[in-house]
Amino acid sequence: MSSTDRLENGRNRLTIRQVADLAGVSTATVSRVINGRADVSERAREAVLRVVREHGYSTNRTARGLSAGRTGLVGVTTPVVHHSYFAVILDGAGEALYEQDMRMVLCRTHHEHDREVSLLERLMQGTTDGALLILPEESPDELAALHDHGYRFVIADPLRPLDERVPTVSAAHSSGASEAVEHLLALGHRRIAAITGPRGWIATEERLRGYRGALAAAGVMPSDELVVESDFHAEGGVEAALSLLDRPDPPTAIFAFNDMLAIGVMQAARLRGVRIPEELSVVGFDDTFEASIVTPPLTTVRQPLAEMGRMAVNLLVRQLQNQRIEALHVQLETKLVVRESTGPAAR
Amino acid sequence: MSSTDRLENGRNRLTIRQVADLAGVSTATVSRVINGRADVSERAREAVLRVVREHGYSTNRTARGLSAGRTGLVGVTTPVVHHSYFAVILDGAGEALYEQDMRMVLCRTHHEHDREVSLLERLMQGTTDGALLILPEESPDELAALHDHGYRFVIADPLRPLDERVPTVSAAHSSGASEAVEHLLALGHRRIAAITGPRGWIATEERLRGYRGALAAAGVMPSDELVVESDFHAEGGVEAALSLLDRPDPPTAIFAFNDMLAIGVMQAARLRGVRIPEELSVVGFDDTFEASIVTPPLTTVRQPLAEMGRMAVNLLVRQLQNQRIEALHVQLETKLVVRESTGPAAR
DNA sequence: GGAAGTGCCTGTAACGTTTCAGAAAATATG
DNA sequence: CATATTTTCTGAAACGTTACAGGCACTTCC
Repeated sequence: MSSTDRLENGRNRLTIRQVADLAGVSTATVSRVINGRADVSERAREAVLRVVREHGYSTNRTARGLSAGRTGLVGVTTPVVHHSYFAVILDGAGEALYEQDMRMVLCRTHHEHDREVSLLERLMQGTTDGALLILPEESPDELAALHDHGYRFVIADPLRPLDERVPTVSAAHSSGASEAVEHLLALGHRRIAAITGPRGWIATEERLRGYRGALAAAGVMPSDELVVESDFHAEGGVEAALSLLDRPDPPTAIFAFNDMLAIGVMQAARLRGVRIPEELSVVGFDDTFEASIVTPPLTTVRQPLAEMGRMAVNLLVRQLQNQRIEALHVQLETKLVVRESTGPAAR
Repeated sequence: MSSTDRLENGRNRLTIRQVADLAGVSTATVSRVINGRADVSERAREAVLRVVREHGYSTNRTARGLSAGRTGLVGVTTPVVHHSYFAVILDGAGEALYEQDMRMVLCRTHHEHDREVSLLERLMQGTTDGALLILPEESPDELAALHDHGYRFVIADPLRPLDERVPTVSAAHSSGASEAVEHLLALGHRRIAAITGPRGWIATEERLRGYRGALAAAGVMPSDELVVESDFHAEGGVEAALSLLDRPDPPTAIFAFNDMLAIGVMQAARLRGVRIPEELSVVGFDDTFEASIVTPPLTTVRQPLAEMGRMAVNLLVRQLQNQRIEALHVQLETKLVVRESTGPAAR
């Protein structure tokens, strides 16, 4: 049954032993040739390569995984795939992994913490050499424990402040937020509201810091009434924006802490008949694809998401190769992209 | 070096042999307990489970892969991740795989044929049990060869007509297109243009068939001048729409063969100052997330993309279990979603 | 001429499972 | 009670690699 099975599975390729026999050398020699090791005579190498050329052979990565302890697989966890924010990071990570001849084992966590933990368990089951965790919801303690346990991983876009020793890649939240607010200030806005993500998240707190800093630097007193906490989703954005627009003294500009919220703001404005940008300026954060196709196109802070994925893989690979990593915490620059959702403050 | 390495890699978990020793049984028995086999006495099972509970154990999937010939990994290739069309399929597939306790090895092909072929090569290297190919660009011959070679795979959204024996999951292109056109006809439109994808693709040809059929059924003579070939991208949509709008006798409605094209059409209309839906009705295809956030929200034909991913996994899993599959070619229903980009024909 | 050093190669023991053939124990049958 | 049957379990052989320890044939050195 088993051998039939294997045949049926199409695993009827040459094994290293068969190659060795055909080439008249030992399996060890074949292995060294295949892996490009130096200590092989030209004659032996040629014999092996000829057999490989003629019969075709590629090493069984599962077997290599068992024997050598590295599988060439990297686990990647992400809350969801279907969201351009994550999809772009995945794309970047995929590209970088491909260049390293590594493969990505993708796991959606679906924001379920239990699932995330058990996924990590599973990733560690010898299947993967390491992992890239995108916006993981594990507690800092859990992540630190994983690190201490010896598992190699890198965090892209950490949710909360983490143990120093865990490598992370994130964006320059604070300076991006400052830039956004400075842009609005330059347009003459003074009542600038903010719709944030959940409090406690790094992204929220850091962007808030940038927002407040920029206001303060311009001599504008930041008012807590203009800061509304939300959840990074469009519906949340609608709700938060309505509460702001319905105030007796509505803001003239809203800085939404991500593009989804900003899109919600635009929908809310439409509901209230408020024109963008004439009566209300809107700025988002992320610069996902959606920002470019809404009407009017959204002014937003660009995060280099694909680069974030690539950089995270980079850090991970170096870690796997036991290279000393000097920069454990990489912060990537953000940049304001001005489109048409912002305009001069009209009083 | 090697053993140190392994330790450093955090692979210092119990092996099946250690569990066996602790439980006072043989490794074979532990294996049977772990895999829920029936022929184990209650006493032995309990002993094993107790050790597992107390010390923690999870099987090394790499070793299992080698020994049992199945790795629990399924390869998934997709042109790009960062596109909601593909991302949603991936999400669905991921969900279904998770339920089967299988993992997804994700490979972006980036529309590069060579890359695709070499990826498949690699996937077959014993790493995966089978594969799910999303919109693969291999030739029908290559795919048939792969099938004959014994590799198990399922195609989601085939690009071209394939060998009968290759299992596929696709959407009801033709009936969805008919429904879209009937909707426009009912609104009084007669000059209904189509912006298609590349000729030869199943999606294009089938939707075209539905488009022409619906027109003919309504006694409207389909005119080839109103059919413009494009490429499923927004820029292509802009260009195609401009060529239609700039005609002396522009259409009153445009049926774009996917949402990206439709978004391009909307951008083109804005460029020409044509109001949607008052002066021009636009229908898309896919119902990706973008369709719901553009202004006005896009009327479009919904493809059950997540379901497509789930169904494809379903077919694959059954194939892997050597089950006889009665329906090798599944077609999923599509459904028109009416939003605000379509309105009565104004003459 | 013997010792020491290279360069190339082989044999073989891992790696951690699954599974097969068959032994041992328990149960049923005549 | 002996024999057959079933149930439960074990030992050991795979699975396809990698890598270690060591061997053989040379060269080089004193």
